[in-house]
Order: sequence, then structure tokens, then C-alpha cells
Amino acid sequence: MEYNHREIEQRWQHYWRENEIYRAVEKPGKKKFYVLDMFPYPSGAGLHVGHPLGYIASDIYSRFKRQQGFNVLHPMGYDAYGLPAEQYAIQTGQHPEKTTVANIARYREQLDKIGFSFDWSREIRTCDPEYYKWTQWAFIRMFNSYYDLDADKAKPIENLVAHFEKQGTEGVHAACSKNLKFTAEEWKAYSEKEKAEVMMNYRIAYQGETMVNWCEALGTVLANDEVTEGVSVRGGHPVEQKVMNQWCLRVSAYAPRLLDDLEKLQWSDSLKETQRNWIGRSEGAEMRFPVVGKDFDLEIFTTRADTSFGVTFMVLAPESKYVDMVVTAEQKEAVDKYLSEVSHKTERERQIEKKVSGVFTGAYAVNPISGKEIPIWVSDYVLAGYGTGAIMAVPAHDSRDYAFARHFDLPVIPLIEGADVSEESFDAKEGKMINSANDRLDLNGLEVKEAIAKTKKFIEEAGIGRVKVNYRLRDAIFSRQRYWGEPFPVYYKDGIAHVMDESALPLMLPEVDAYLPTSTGEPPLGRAKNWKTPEGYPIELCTMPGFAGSSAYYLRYMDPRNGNALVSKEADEYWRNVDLYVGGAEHATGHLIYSRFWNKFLFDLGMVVEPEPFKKLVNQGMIQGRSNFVYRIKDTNTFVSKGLKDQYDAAPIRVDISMVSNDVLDIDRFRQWRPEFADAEFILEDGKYNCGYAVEKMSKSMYNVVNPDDIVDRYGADTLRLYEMFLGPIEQSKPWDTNGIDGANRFLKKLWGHFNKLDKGSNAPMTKEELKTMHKLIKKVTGDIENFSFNTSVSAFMVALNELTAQKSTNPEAMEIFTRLIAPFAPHIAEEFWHGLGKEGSVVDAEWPEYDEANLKEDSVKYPVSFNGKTRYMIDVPADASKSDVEAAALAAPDAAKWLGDKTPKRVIVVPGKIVNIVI
RNA sequence: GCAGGAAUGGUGGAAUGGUAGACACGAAGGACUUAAAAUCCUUUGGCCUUUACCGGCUGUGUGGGUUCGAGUCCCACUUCCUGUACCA
Repeated sequence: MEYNHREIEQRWQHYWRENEIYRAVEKPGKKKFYVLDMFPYPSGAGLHVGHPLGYIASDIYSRFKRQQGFNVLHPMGYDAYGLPAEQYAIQTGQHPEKTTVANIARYREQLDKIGFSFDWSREIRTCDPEYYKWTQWAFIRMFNSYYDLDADKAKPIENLVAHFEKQGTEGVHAACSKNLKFTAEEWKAYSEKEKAEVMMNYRIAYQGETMVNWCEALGTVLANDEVTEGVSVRGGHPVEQKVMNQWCLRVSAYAPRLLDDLEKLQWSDSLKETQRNWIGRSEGAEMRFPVVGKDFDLEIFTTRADTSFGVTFMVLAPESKYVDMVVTAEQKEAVDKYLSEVSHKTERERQIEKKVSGVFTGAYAVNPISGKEIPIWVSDYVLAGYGTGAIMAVPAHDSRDYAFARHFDLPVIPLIEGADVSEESFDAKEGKMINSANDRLDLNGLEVKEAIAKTKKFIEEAGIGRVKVNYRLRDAIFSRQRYWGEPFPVYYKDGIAHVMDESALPLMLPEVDAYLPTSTGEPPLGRAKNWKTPEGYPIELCTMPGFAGSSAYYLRYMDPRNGNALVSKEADEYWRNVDLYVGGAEHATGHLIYSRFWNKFLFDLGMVVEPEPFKKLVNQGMIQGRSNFVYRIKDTNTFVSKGLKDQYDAAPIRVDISMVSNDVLDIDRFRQWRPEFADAEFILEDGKYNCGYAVEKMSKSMYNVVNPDDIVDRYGADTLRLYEMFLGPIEQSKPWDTNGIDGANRFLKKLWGHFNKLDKGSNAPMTKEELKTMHKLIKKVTGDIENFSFNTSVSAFMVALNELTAQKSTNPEAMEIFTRLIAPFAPHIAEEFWHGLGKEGSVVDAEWPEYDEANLKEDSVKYPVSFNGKTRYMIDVPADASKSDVEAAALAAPDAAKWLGDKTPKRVIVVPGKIVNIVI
């Protein structure tokens, strides 16, 4: 009987569906395990073979955990809001929901063919009002909360208002945009509008004038993680800096906890490191530099307090509010000119040019440590968004300050012994201090680290500043001037932003006549009719960004149809958090930060029981495409095989990989591909046309896309699953190569053949060899799955089958164990075997086998015998032989004399079970 | 620049400090077949020796070190990948 994958896979997929085998139900008292995949954005292109890689791995793991007796939650859904659907809507006028729904249907069809154990009854879509209701709900809660730095958690904003009424800002330690100072009396005297502005300064979801990444081509602002190298991640459009009034989330308030709690997580070191860099903690000091002739100070932040004696000038960011305050009348014109030049440059232009530029403000400040007067400059190499937007420049020991000083001919004072600063600055934090003393502070002779500590102490004692920890992590910009996203539950009354009552949720996304900005430049929601509250107040026109809907979706899966809460107390306390999260590393600084922030906020409010959402995280690698090329000789229709192309003037042309097998071109199909190739001529090697190849991204334009549907149709889902796992370590990126898939398919065919040869009626016990093969396999596969080493477990199955074949095994018991072990990898064929062996129920619930070390023991052990570390021959000794017996056997072996000669061994090392090494 | 990771046959890759190259692909040869496909068998890191068997040498990016023994541990370097960056 042939192995008919189509029939088998259809039968069991139907069986699983009919019997609702994968439905997860809370079972108090039964240990749970939550396995989650990063849910996909349903793009129009459908899935290619790279997409299911992580899903297959997580599916194997959740099936394994289920067989081990855990109550497994393994859901799937769609991150349905996104730019591509909206761009498509702009072009075609078709509602993005329509394309999204169609794409989801296609995704589902493709996913179903692979035989995943998802509980589809828990499916969620971020664009579903029943889902985004809870995204809007969380926003309202954030709006109504502030971050208490003493308690180190979010609290209701009413608490803060009550405090203002009693004591004003006295004793308030809260995360805020600006440090405010007022008394209770002043607070009470404020108008409604003024009060609203003050509270905005503290809310966790707040509206503020901030520097944003504005992308003209997309017509929207973008978050920092959506911009890379000055262009948008989606589409690669230029991005410029602009001040706009935007909704923001005070993620920065959570920076210390986001950093500290990384310790608790079982994530890869590289991913944790990426997050640490993104959060960017740096210890330093804030110092005040009095401005000459003015009654205010410039505040700066530095990590190199030790270099204070080498400060020869100061620099302000162009956007700094201090610029206008210090500039002198004579320099005003020059400064204004510079500011306007800088403001017209995009971020990208600034980065590419990297030209030193700047202008003197005409003002001077006093170095509070050395007492010297130094000039104040403005330059765009200082960023407004980090620290205080002003720096003390130490050209001798900072390369940027150095470049600036040399360009404008400012003095450079070396502060470290032996540092040669004639050509470049000495940035390393090492060496002994020089030139750093006056009657108040003496750093000379100290090591840099000691000098930093001493200076910090001095700064605090002298009252010229304070020790401070700075974070690079900035608040998340939460507004998008787009249509296809969650509407903000916000309306404006007398110009003051109010959130809606939770009972008004969900606030449904309205219909519009076009998906473009209005003629007055308002976002697309400006086109919606009656976009007002029942009382007639206008509603916010921006929508939320992509990460809004994906920040708490893992909680919603726990209780997806609950109309009264994001997740019920019971469901949350049972499922708690994600035990294993599988997805791409590209979300390290976006989704994985926002989700952790969102979860911590809900944790502060007592809505969830776990402070971290994802306990263990595995990043699957990307599967790249493997493109093929033919080489056309210039100005001809003749193509030369790869090995001979260097003898001609030939240019590569990409060919569709479906016409190529093992890099050999199917010439007939190539001729039919395009009319221009119909009469193509070929120069062959050994009668074949060999194509060149390259590894690149899998995409239609490269003709290298492999569709999983085609693989499933031809080889079956079980083959696809085994082969994807066999490709290599799950975390590694690798090119897809359809050629190797025959190996996985052959293995299943052989296994099928083996099954059909079984002596099904037999009750005979397994032979010693069979026992050994099976227990070796149990041990290996169990360990491999725990370590996410799926490629080696697939190999182990192949080895075990070869051994059973060599043993001429027809034992159904051995096959039964094999079936249970391979069920997570190839569930369809395993189910077929399971029922074929007369077992009850589904293989999905077949108990995971345990191995017995006793069956792995050998009667005799083979030892390699080495001389000075070089293996020379093998000996065979009884398994229970003592070390000295082994040593004697090694020296008594017939080959011993040959290698030992007339020498006597200096030492003999016997490693039990491993090796004998004779030192001569 | 900084941080993290990697480097093993023609290819993907395997190896708790103990016989490097498991397993698979590809390739070569053979069996079956009118033929092809499918299937099965043999060989397959390199070099040398031998009619053959048997052997030998060499070999995990480069150079050192630790060890009886290093792909594996330590130091330095080279190359590549990933992330990030005027972050003071």
C-alpha cells in the first residue's frame, strides 16, 4: 500500500475538527502551559514557506507538552490593522476591512493545511470591535493614571489631584514631562483649562508637543522603532523631525522596571542586550552652569564628571528652549539663520552629511567647578530629546566635541596623562588624571573611575548639581494620522481633551468616503460624518498605531469572548502568562517593549497577576529565498551554463525557481516561460544547463517564492513539518532549498512501509535491541524538544527507523512508542498509525513515553585506545569492568605492542565509558 | 564606533573536553526496467600507499595557550552576520 498523504491528512484534519480535539478549557487543578506565536499581519501575498517555521516549532512544543499531561493553551489570531491594507485602500477605494477579511481567509486556508493544533475557537482579530474595545479601555485607564515614583507604580490620577489640593506639588514624586512647582492655593486658582494642562503633564497616556518622526510620504508620524537610518521601516520613505501635538504613552516611567525585570526572563542574551541598549541606562550627573549676566543656569547631563576641568565650551541643541534665552543681540541673526537651516534638514540628511556645523550664541557660562567662563554654542550634533538638550563639551576626551573644537578653533585641554590629543580625542575611560585641580577639588593622579566618583560627591556637596540616572528610552508616540486603526475614545470640550466613559466602548471606526487626508490636512477621520459625541463634541481624528492592538492580545486569548473585562480574574489566574513565546527578533525594540510596558501597567492596576507577559521567548530565524540565474551572452539569445560563463561576456538573468531542479535548468519550460526565450540557444556543460544561485529575501520579484500549499500538495503536511525542522537550528536564518525535501519524504514513506510490515497480532515483548533503540530515541527526542533542537530529533527518528529495519523488527509495541514520539512532528501519519494499532482516542492525547536507563546499558563497552591523545585501536570490555581491568585490556590488545614499541607507558588514563589514553 | 552572535566536506548541518563530519541532500557507480520515474545496494573531507585487503599522514577561519587529550575552554587576530548609534 502506497503512502497517500492527501487521503491521510484530510481524514485526520477532519477528525480533529469534528471532535474539537484542540479546544482548550480551563481545568482548575490541572497544570497549564501557554504556548503562543506572534500573530501574523495578514498580507495580500499570503504565506510562503518561511512563515510557518516558528508555528511548526511551537506546534511541536505544545503537542509535546500536551502529551506530557499539561493543559495547553495554543491560540492564533490576526494583527489586522496595518499600513499595507490602507495603502491598498487608497489606491483602489476598497475598504481595508474587505481586503483584510479576504487575506485572513486565505491565511486560514493555508494554515489549516499544515495541521496545526490551534484552538481556533479563541481566534481574535485586532480590528474586531469586540477586541479593540479593550485596547480603547486600556487607553482610558492610562489617561486616568499617573506614575508614582515613590511607590514605583501607576496610580489613579484622582490621588494626584487630591494631593495638589492639599499641598500643591510639594512632596509629589511623579513621572512627568516638565518639572512643575505650585502651591495648593495656586492649584485651586487655576482655570479648568490650566488644570487640564497640568494633569496632562502627569498622565500615562498624555497629549503633548513633542518632537516626532514625520513621514511625508505616509502622511503620518512614526514611533522610534518604526524608523531606521532616517527612513520608515515600512516603505523606506524619508522621515523628518517635527514638533507636533500628539498622544503619547509615558513608557519612559517604566524604564527602570523594564530593565531590571529582564533578569527574570528566559530570553536569549542577544535579545535582552538589544532591549538593554534600547532602554539605555547611563549613570552620571546633572550639573548647573550659571549663564553670565543672566539669572538662570544651563543644566547639562554628563557621564564624565571627571573631565570638568577640560570643559572649553558648551553646546545647546537647536531645539533647546535655552537658545532664545541666551542669544545676544549681535549674534541673533546668525543664530536664527542656523536654526532655520537645521530645521529644513531631514534626519536622514543630517546623518548622511555628518558635517560639523554650529554657531556661537554670543553668551558665556561659568564652569561651576573650574570657575572659568566658557562660550555657549548651538549645534545639531546635540540632541534635544536626550538628557537636557545641552552639553558641556570636553574636546580632549570626546570625539564629537573634538571635531567641533577643531572646526571652530576652540581650545583643547588634555586631562589624562600620556593622552596624545594632537590628532584625535582620547575617549577611553582609563588613565591617570592631570590638569584637574584647584583649591576646591583636586583630581590629579586619580584613576578615571575614582575621579568620576570624587567629582560626583563634590557636585552634590557643593550644591551645583546632583547624581542622576538617565534613560534613552523615550515615550511612545501614540497618534497616527491614518484611517485603518483603533479610534481614540477621546473628545474635545472647550479645547480640553476628555476620555469617554467606558460604557461608550467600543467606539466604532466610522465610514469615510476616501482614505486620504482632508483638503485642510486633517487625518482621514476628518471625512467621517457626525464624528461627534451624542452631546455634539468633536472626536479625536487620529487613530492608534499598530502596536496598540498587539500589546495585550496574549491576555485576550485567555478569555476572548468576555464582554465585561479584557480577561476575567479566573481566566487570568489560571493561564497567568505566556510560558513560551515564539516569533521574530525584529520585534525586540517595538512590540516586546510595548507589551511588557502594557502588562506592567495592568499589573499596577491589579488587573493581571504576572508582572511579565512572556516567560520564555524563542526567536526563530528567517527563511530566505534561493534565487536562480541563467547567463545570457551579450546581444544574443544564447545562454551559457554557469561553469562556462566566464569565457563569455554574459549577464545574469533571474529565472523562476520552479523551472530549476538542483540548479539544473529545465530548458523546455524556460523556452515556454516568455516568448522572447522561445528560440533561445544554450551552451551546456555535460549535457546540462547549470544555473547560478544567490540567497536573498523571498519575494515575488525575485521569482524565488515557495508556497507551502504546493509543498503540502506534493509531499504532504507531515513532510513539510519534518523538513522545515530538519533544515537546521530554529534560531538560525537559512535559505529554503526544496531539493532536500525528498529526504524527509523518503523517511515517511519508509516509516509507512515499516508500519505495514508489522506483525499486528503479536504480543511478543521487544527484543533487547528494540528496547535499546526505542529508549535511546525517547531520551534523545525528549531532551531535544526541551532544548528546541528539532533538527537533531528528526535525525534521531531517521536513525531509529534504520536500526529497526536492520533489526527486522515487526514488533507493534516498538512502533507504538515510535508513534507517540513522532506525533508532535508528523501528527497526521501518527494518528493513522495510532488508529491502525487499534488504540482508542486521538494520538494528540497519547501519553509521552518515559525511558528507562536500564534498557540503555550495554553488556560490553567499546573503548578507543589512544596514545598521546591519538586514537589507534578499539578494545571491547565487559560493561562492569573496573578501571584497572580496562587498562589491562588496553595494554594486552594485539595492537598495543605496535604502538607501544619497547617503551613503557608513563601514565594510563581511563575515562569510564569513554576512552583509554596511554601516555608514553 | 558600540553590543551580541557565527566560522566544521560540494551543500544544510551533527558532536556532556574523549573515535570529527551523525543525519540528510547532491554526486559517482551498480541492481531492477524496453525506457524513464520510483525503489534498493555501494562509495563519497583531502592527500599518500597498496593489484586488493590492510595501512599511514593531514584536517573544524588564523596565531598562541591550558590539558594525557581541544571543533569544544582561555588570550590575540581575520572575516561574515544581526542589532544599534552624533545618547554626552
